[in-house]
Amino acid sequence: MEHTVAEQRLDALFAALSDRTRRDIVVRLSAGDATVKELAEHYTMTMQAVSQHLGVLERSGLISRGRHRQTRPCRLEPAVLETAASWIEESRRTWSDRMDRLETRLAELREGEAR
Amino acid sequence: MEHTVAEQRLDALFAALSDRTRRDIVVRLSAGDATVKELAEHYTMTMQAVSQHLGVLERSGLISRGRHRQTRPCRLEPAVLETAASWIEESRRTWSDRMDRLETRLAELREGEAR
DNA sequence: CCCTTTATAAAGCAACTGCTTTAGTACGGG
DNA sequence: CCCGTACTAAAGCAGTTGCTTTATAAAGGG
Repeated sequence: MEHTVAEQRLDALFAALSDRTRRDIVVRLSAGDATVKELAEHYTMTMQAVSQHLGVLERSGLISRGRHRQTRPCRLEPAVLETAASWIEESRRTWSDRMDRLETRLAELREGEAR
Repeated sequence: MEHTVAEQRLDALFAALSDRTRRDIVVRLSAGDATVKELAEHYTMTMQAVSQHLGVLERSGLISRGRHRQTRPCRLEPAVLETAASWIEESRRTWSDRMDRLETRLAELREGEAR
């Protein structure tokens, strides 16, 4: 098993998505940018806690934060979501290729029996 | 933010995928079923540790385990991977819809200026 | 009927998470 | 120039994770 930078990125990415609050934040940001305060209004936890979640999302590359007056507007970076999607798709593809081969093999066997 | 069963499934699913060893196991199983011992041979950790990882994967629904003689053959359940992929795809779609609307709006503005 | 093989259970431990509280920083309004 | 608003930093704490070691179970093989 390799220990590459890409693997570390996937660690952080899937870990970031494994928290319900963070997934909810991602969904909100997919509908438009928002400040920490605006996001925090939707949750029962403190703004500090939300800020920490945003730190996790930023470190995973899923969001970026700018500066505007006193606020730090958060923006989704959907390219990184693509990284996770392709990993999943790759596994699914390998699996279905194998299933196809199994089916072909079974068809050959049936044909052999019929003769 | 809702607190549904679906959300809990996603928690477990993304958490399961956030570990490099478990992702590697998923990749191996996508190429074919394997026993605990066979999987453990590829890692430096003990078979017990691998067995625990398999427990996490099974609880997330990503794999199932049968029985054959003394072994517990592990099998990938790719339908659950689909669950994660659709969540990601949904967020990406919302985002790109918004981008499309922004572009349309910008085009309208440019047209207005040109007149 | 033991002995080996394959696997899980349980306990213990360091490291990490998610959250809180308390402090501190930075920016802008009046 | 202070004051309020928006945010981050740091410390502390309960709960979880990833791994180890030790112990136990279950299924054959000779």
